[in-house]
Amino acid sequence: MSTKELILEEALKQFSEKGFAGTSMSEIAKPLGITKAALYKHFESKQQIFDEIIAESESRYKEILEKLSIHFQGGQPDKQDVAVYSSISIEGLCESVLTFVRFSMSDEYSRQVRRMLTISQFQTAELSGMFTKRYVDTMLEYDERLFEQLIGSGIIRSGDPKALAAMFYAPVLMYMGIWDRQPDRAAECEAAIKKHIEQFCKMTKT
Amino acid sequence: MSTKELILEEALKQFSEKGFAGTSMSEIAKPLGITKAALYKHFESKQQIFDEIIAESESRYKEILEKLSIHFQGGQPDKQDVAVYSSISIEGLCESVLTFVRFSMSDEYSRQVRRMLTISQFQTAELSGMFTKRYVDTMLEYDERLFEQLIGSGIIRSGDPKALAAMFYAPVLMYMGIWDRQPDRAAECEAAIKKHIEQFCKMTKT
DNA sequence: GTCTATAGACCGATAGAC
DNA sequence: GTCTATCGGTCTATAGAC
Repeated sequence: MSTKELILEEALKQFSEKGFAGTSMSEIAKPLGITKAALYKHFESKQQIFDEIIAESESRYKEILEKLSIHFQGGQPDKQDVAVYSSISIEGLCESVLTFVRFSMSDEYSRQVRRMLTISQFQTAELSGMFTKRYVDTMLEYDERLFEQLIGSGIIRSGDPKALAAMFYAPVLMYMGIWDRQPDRAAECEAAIKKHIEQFCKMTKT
Repeated sequence: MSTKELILEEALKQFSEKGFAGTSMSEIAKPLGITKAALYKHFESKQQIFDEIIAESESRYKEILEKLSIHFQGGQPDKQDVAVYSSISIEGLCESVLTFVRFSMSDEYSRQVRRMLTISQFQTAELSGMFTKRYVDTMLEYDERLFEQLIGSGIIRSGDPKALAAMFYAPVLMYMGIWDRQPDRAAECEAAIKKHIEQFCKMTKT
């Protein structure tokens, strides 16, 4: 691993804990066994380190969505996704979302980026938009289109797909927030998410 | 208004925008037309200013809950609240929650405290717990007990009250998050919250 | 590409005059 | 209770030796 990558890794760790303003160049350099002067051979400024972390997180975020099989085709969910969603049992659906949640919560990189964006979300309009897009809009749009098709197929009761998507996803997001702030409540949050999904299926299935 | 109160007001404004580490004593003093030295006649340290803001927000938060008629009696919602909930129409329930949302989003003090806590939520375990309690647990518990009684009265279909509470409240919280980050989407968020409540009523009413 | 050293600004906090 | 002045320290960033 190159020094530059090590710097980005350490900076992300500290930015996610103390924020941009609360982290100094010396503090980033120290655990790497170098002095802050050396950082400037790799980056022009502290801001540039932050910007590169953000830029890299954008591409890695898309990779992760790929791996978790959340694909988009021209803004529409894959036909495959609908098939998966409609054919699986309540337990299977529960497990599928829980897989996404468990990954998001256990993967150290995802956790750090999420924390960093959370405490930086009001810093610039760009970061505000990025936060909303990544943790809200993308998921909502995906679920909305999925519910649209499920309603069309008669697999779930009719209703407003957008409202259904919010009702399905927002509680997951809320419990992930508790989980992030209070890791000692992880088990409770995981159980609550599971209960939520079960209840949701019960209320929407035909 | 005393100088001390003016300091707390200005500090809250800046902490909510730039965070604790990103705000300096000089910057707090400047808009008040005094120097940072004068701040130390009213507060021992920057940390103490932050702590007093947090402490005051705790009591003002409880006052606000009172004013919005969200009362608790030994952990149980007032009988009055159940009566109100059960007697009002979908439009009335929608309006009741929207009143809470509109106040939370338009009241400058509430907005600033919410932003400050959002970007400070990982700073200490105490702040983590406070954030969860204030913006999640309190509301969830209130709604849960309300749904318990509504199910008992046969006013809404049976289901897990806790899951119902999450399904009802979490989308509101999620849209308030978008609203905070991107005020230009205020109208969209307000409409989405309204739609959500309508859809929720449709799905749960007997 | 690392170091030491330092510039120059700003930080939190204090002393003492008024 | 405000000011000016200042302390001791840290900050970002740079210069120059190796």
